[in-house]
Amino acid sequence: MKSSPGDGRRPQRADARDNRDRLLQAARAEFDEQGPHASLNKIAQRAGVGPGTLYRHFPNVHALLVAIIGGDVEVLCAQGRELLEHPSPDEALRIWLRAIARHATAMRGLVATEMIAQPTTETSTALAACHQAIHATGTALLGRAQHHGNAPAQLDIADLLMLTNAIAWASEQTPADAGLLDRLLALINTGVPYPHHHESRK
Amino acid sequence: MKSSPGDGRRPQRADARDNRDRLLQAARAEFDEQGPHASLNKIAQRAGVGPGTLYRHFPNVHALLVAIIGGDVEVLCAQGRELLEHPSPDEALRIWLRAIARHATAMRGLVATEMIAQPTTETSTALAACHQAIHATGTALLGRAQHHGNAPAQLDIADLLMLTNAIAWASEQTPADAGLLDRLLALINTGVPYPHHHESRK
DNA sequence: CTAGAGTACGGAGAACTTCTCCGCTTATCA
DNA sequence: TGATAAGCGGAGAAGTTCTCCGTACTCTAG
Repeated sequence: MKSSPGDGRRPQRADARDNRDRLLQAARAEFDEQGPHASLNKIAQRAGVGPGTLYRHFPNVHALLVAIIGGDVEVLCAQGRELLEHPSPDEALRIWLRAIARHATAMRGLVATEMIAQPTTETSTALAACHQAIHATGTALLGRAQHHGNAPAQLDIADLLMLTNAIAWASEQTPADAGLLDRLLALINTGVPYPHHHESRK
Repeated sequence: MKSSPGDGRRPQRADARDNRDRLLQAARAEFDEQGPHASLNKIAQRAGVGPGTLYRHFPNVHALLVAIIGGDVEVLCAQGRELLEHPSPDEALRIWLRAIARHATAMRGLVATEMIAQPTTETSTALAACHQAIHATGTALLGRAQHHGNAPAQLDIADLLMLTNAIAWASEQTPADAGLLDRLLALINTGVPYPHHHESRK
């Protein structure tokens, strides 16, 4: 199978590249305003191109979303690498997870679904790369927190990322409650005490 | 505004009641098979009625979902009341939250969105009732766990329910990983150790 | 600067979706 | 048994995603 033009590869012709950039910009704006149910037709219209052009550049919504979040993933991973120098490994992990959650929230759940979804399905290579990058960065941060911090050894980064995205999703569902994201993140940090705890609080 | 027939009120005529029941059954089956994107047309077809009939009984997808989950909420709350007699208040809370999560997962996220969403918007009274029932049962269970168990006093039941549903949502997104739901639930029970913990594990 | 090759455009439209309207049917009750 | 109102369901409006293909433009070679 030959590579399709929507796979993240940039086209050669200048007008095509312009259109692609304008589409991405329009899509970002439209998703921002309309939420996940933004119409692709409207995105094309906003970018000043026909629907056909949109679908040649991005074969489906999936490809469009992956293209949008690709850059963000880059930024998040860079931030994660910086956080490896943070004095507190635990705090570093916490900060990074919060950054991911905030980003996912800003993207209105699109990211949550796309970024963490298991790469076993026939997702694009671009998505797999995003997934891989986040996963690798998280592994590094978690590993440090496990060796030099208080993170439990059996903790799995995939689960942790999943949980973080779930929280981001939840906080999107209730945009009225601005503090929800941080409250839930704090909740998973402290945890709901397990019945098998040995100390009693009374 | 007079009460619409889709509000959960059962119609008087026998044929209408039959149709309503068959629609609910068909909807449940269709959502089970097709997931959240099931076509309402197909549901009507499956029930052997026209689309008009479906939309007279349930003005929109929302109403249909609320009708479907209404009965389940009843069951969950009954189970919650039984759990108030459970010897371990903490364990009781844990079991109930797991039941909610499993139910939400079975309903493929429909419930998650509908049941927990803030009732400030113009949701139907039936949905508000569901929300209220779950909330009340949760408050009772959490209260007991706070007074006689290890649950922290500042813990909010709304947050806890939200988190539980978020986890249910996440585990639907990755149906391939059957153990995910329980792993994530366990994760919020133990919690990711906070950097301000006083004891070190070394 | 020009011409040819081939890339990219964008509208028309196919195949779906949700949801509405309204003439006809049929259950109910006196 | 009729009168009456409640209920039915298909046609279709308005929206969506996505495809096809004739036209127009950009790029490169000469």
